Amino acid sequence: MDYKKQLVEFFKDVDERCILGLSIDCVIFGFYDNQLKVLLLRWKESDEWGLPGGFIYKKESVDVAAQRILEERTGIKELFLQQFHTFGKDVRYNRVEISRKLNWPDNSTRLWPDRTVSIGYFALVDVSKVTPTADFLTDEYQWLDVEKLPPLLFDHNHIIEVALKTLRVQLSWQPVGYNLLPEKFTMPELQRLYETILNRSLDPRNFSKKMRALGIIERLEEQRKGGAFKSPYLFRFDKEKYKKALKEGHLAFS
Amino acid sequence: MDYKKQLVEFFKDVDERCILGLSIDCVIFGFYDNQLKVLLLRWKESDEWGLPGGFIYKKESVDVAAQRILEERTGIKELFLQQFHTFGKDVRYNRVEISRKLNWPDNSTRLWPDRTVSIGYFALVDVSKVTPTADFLTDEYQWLDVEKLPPLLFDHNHIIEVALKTLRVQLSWQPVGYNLLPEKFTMPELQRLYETILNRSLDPRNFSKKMRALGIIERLEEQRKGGAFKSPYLFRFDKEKYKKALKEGHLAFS
DNA sequence: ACAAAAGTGTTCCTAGTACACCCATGG
DNA sequence: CCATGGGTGTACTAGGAACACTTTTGT
Repeated sequence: MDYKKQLVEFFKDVDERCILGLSIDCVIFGFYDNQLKVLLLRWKESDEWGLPGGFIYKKESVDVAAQRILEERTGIKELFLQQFHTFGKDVRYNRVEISRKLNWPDNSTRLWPDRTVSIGYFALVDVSKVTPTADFLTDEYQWLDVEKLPPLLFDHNHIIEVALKTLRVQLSWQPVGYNLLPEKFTMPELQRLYETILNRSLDPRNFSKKMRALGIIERLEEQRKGGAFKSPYLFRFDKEKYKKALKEGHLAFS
Repeated sequence: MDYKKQLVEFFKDVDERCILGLSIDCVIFGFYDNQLKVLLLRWKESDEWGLPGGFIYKKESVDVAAQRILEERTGIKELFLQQFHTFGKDVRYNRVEISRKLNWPDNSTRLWPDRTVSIGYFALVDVSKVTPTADFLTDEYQWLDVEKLPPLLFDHNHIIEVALKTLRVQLSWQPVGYNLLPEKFTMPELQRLYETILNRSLDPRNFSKKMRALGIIERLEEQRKGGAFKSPYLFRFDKEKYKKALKEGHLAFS
């Protein structure tokens, strides 16, 4: 099979051009259908899913590598991207088991390094602006609800958990949403986003009051039509004020 | 010179036993003289100072390696130790410059890898319980005031800055102090610690009120004698409640 | 007319902040 | 007796939390 022959070449190439034993895993969050989603990739010729990831070129900074990987996977450049933890357990995967799960040839086990330390980044993206692309090792992508994930490859379930926890903490003192929502959105949509991340419901009056008091969004004259109910107003983030709030902090959903 | 000959052996040994291109740097904070201090090591036969650090054995988890390094340097086991960031710029040091600064032989340049990614951990320790020990590469240690650091080796000034920033954020929603102060301490001492970390002064009435309201310290009957002034009461952390507060969060010095 | 979701204001209470004087001790 | 730092209470204010009804729209 072509793919399986290419695997050896692929890893040989990685070994030559990249830092050994160190990788990057990206937890790419998106939001739609009132659900927080994660971008996952299905590995070729298998039913196994995992996070987008990659390796660091020998002369490339880790942050740049993460950006590159993200751009390769999503096609967008300007995004919220943040390192959140480095995963360094001595046993993060079992080479034999992984090769079996991926239906790789028996002799492929040696392609995996003994162990890999992985630097975790998380990104917040607007799903509608993203055109996900699988990589050499994978051939299908999917946005999966963060609350209903199947068992993933490696320790990726754990990595997503830590990313989510970081996001929750972050939300309590920084605004979130600029990168997750389309340019124009309604207050209920924003509230749904916060509720999803915080995993609890919020009072719509208090939420609206607080958000508008922060001064980082502006209400437009437009309204969204379409449902058998009152048309909601559209809002837009004020990019400058949003950025300022990002730096300064202070929200506190306690 | 013995040391310089041993260097080659030392690095050969490291190369064999440890992961290549990946290291750990530890920012060990202590508190005395009303100042926040960092433990620094002077490299042998040079006047250059740097953070304690080390490498990760091939079959060792990164967290365990950090603990090991810290224990080797400070002699204590039970301490607050937390990964805070991974430093992965493509150029974190110049091999030639470092070799020159350390007065290493010219041919020693090749001992350094092209680049190293370093995982940063910070620790909070009670200076009085610590017996710092230099390592093979260094021969003197010193606690230096975090506000008055000389230029350090590599990007260690930057690493300390990031650690300090993390500590400040942490302080705003978690208690700090259990690991930095001796078992018994006075309220003004605790206040001084907070003031030092936050880098601003706090009102003693409000501080005392808030700290005692948190329920994580208990006042002892003892008082500390010694100055030409009213004897301050001694306090002690309630370990269980402290741990609980650590997990749950909520302080907010805004 | 009805179902579905949007929009909005007031009261209460907690917690942060500002602020100043007296007290104990050692020299 | 004086210099030094320790200890303490109150009043104000801002912001979070709880809470319910009316409006708009499509079917």
